Amino acid sequence: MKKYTPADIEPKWQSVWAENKAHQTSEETDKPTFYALEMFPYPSGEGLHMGHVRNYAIGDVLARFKGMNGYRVLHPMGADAFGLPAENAAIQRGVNPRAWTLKNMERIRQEQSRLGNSYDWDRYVGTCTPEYYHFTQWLFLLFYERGLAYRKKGTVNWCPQCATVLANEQVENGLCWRCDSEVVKKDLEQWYLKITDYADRLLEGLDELTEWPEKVRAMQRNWIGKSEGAQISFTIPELGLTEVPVFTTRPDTLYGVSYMVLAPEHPLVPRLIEGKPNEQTIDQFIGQMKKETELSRTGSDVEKIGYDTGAVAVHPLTGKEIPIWVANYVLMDYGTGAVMGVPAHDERDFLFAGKYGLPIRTVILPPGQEHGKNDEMKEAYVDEGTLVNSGSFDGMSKREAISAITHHLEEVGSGGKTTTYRLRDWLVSRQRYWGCPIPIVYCDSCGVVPIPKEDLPVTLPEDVTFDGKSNPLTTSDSFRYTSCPSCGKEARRETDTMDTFIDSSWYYLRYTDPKNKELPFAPEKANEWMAVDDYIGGVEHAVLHLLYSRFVTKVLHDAEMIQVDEPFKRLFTLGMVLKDGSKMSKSKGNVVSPMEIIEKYGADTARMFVLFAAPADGELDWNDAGVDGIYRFLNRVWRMAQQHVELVHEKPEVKLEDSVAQGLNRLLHQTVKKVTIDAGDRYQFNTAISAIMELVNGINAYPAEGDRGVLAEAVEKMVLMLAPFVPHITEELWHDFGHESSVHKKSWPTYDEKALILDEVEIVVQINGKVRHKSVLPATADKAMIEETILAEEKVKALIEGKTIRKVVVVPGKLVNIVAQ
RNA sequence: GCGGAUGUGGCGGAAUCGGCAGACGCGCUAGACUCAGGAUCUAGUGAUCAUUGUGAUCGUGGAGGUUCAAGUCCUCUCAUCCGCACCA
Repeated sequence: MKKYTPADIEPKWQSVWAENKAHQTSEETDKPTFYALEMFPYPSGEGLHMGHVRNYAIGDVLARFKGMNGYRVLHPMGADAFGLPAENAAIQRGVNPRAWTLKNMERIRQEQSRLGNSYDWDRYVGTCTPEYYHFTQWLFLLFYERGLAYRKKGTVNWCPQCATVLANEQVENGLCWRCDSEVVKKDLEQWYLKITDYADRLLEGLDELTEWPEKVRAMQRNWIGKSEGAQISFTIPELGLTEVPVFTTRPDTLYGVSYMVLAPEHPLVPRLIEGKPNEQTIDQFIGQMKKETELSRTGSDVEKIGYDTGAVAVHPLTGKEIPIWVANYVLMDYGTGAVMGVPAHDERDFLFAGKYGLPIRTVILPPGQEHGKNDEMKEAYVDEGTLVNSGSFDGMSKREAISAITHHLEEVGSGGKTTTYRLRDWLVSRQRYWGCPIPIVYCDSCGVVPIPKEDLPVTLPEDVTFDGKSNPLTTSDSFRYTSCPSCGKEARRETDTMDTFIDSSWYYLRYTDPKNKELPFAPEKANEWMAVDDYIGGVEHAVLHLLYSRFVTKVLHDAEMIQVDEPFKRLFTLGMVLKDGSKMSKSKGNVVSPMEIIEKYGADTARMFVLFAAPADGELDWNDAGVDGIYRFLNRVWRMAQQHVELVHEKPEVKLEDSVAQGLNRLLHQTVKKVTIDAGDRYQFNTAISAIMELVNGINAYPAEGDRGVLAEAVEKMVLMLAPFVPHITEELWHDFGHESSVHKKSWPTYDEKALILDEVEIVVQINGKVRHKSVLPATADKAMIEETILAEEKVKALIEGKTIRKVVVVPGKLVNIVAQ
């Protein structure tokens, strides 16, 4: 018998598929489309890791499964190829970032092919190629034209290690998302994309994304951070200001205000403290706050520090004066950078007032309480209650007062309803070389001038110096100095490049029309495929890539480039691959190399193991013994199939005359049903595989003298069902069965509900809810018949001897429960 | 603190509608074949007790509840993981 040698058959079929262009996207436009997409990788120098293998295995099963089920499948792959590591390699080892990246891209591509993934390589997209970034620039200009790209000077996040600014989404707990360095504040003029214009639509759109994990939707909602409240204007008479707004979600507590707090960076602070006793101290404090890292400034356990400016503000409704403070716990970039301090009804204000001896005024009493007891307050009261000490609003509930006071403020011109978002505009400038150049020049006469679209792409120059200190693009005179597209005079090029998240925010659209030289994609091509039916990747992009992509899609929708306004119909986030309970990492020395596993067992084993060992959305702890188990299973499949090659070839007639044959036939149909549902709809690859294992066990247990027809059919269909999971071994076996064409072009087997029906079923007999007996009855037996038959059985009679039957519950086809005492 | 999830044998995990808990795999035990076994095949494998066979009791983090019947539904509670967190 032929031996199972994955090391031979896998490369063999991979080259056959490559030669035949087996995975090329079909042009059969009469079929429904299915767009299966896995997040494309960053081509690091390390090659693929197990997380990639798992990600691609899931995508490949779905793509192949849909293909066998009559869909026209788009299953592309590419590389997210701009980014810092290439440039760091240039700085550290003097290599060319382009060459370094292209080499890695090629390596990753080979490894992806070696996994047997069914990508349409003709649609391969690398974001670092001029053919691609041409249109990243085009996109930037589209944003610019639509007023969605702008320059602004402001305090930004700076990563000293990466020597570049970062968007808010890219700072995690005060640390750089890429290198974990502490992020510091800098004042710089930078390019932003106006994602805040889309805050509401990005939020509302989440409700429609019912096929996204709730977790990701919650994270995005949280990130957008919509907060409805009121803006309330206080006056500062000494500055002659009538409108100094604070933002609050609790306008109902307005009468409880006992002070006002400004953020240290608030523009009014210098004017307020001028000539005041605290001027120097506060000035120092502001300087200190600016130096603080994100982490030490915003952690919730950071102590509240504040200073009295000595200035006062006037309450818009009572006309009373309250002191104005400056404190670290108020952030300039949220709301208005100013808050009203209501210690009685806000936890932070309560702590702050306690520390500095500021008055606490109760204006809301808990239900059932008659009088305020300030002295005894141990914490702020933030819940529902009745207003007191609030003028004409006394007696109202919290809810009533919120709208009444807001309304009143509007009437007197001191504020009104406002919505605030936590989401900030997307800072997209990066002071680095290996990214997409921002297509803008600065002209002394014309100012900021976009490069005309017909002059794109602005290509990255080669005459640059990588010193690790400054942006290499500033060292290229050929790049930097240019002429103004508008007036022709000398002009300077923008030397910042774009955040690589822009590159990845539209690549899924490029796949639909990857060779287009005029446009990022032709609308009709994108409309043919979009939205992505299944998008598969890690949860770490929940508020980065996935939010940016949604934003970009909405803008392109508004620009009438595309019909859909959500890019990913269904999102699947896979779990991490662990080893010995922790994340694989070089420092822990617990990395399992995919290529070593493939060398030892083959890609089919690797794929099947990652799919079988755990549910796809949960963590997967790598287990060498489990891999052996899968390898043994595939060997078992191989031997069993080889044993029946002749039989399958002969295709004997299926007779189903005896119960054993009927049993195998039923098992076969059951398996087809389960695998179809589990793999096709439920992302339950582990249970789909275990169902196939049961079928294999069933076939192996089938008696040699049994009906040959059903056996042949079962063996053949088993191979078909395994095909999406283990494409190589099944292709080999399929050809051994005598077929000329690929198993992957074959239709997915169907099942017949009628074949699932049993003639006789085992009925469980419970007495008082406990299983006491089992009895085989005709499947068609009705309630009355079942009850009668069961109660007449000797065994049952013995069991209820001496007891009174109170009740008999009959579930046809399943069980009888006799309640007796 | 807020949000999302999870908790089932020695282990990974099944159980889609409330209806035999533990499918499938790993591991383990015994046996067969074998020069050999980390190959293959056969049988067994939740715990406790009993046993010639049949069996009995307990058992899905914990405590209650609903129900003829609960891993599944309800109330409370504990633990773990992930995300966010001075957001006014």
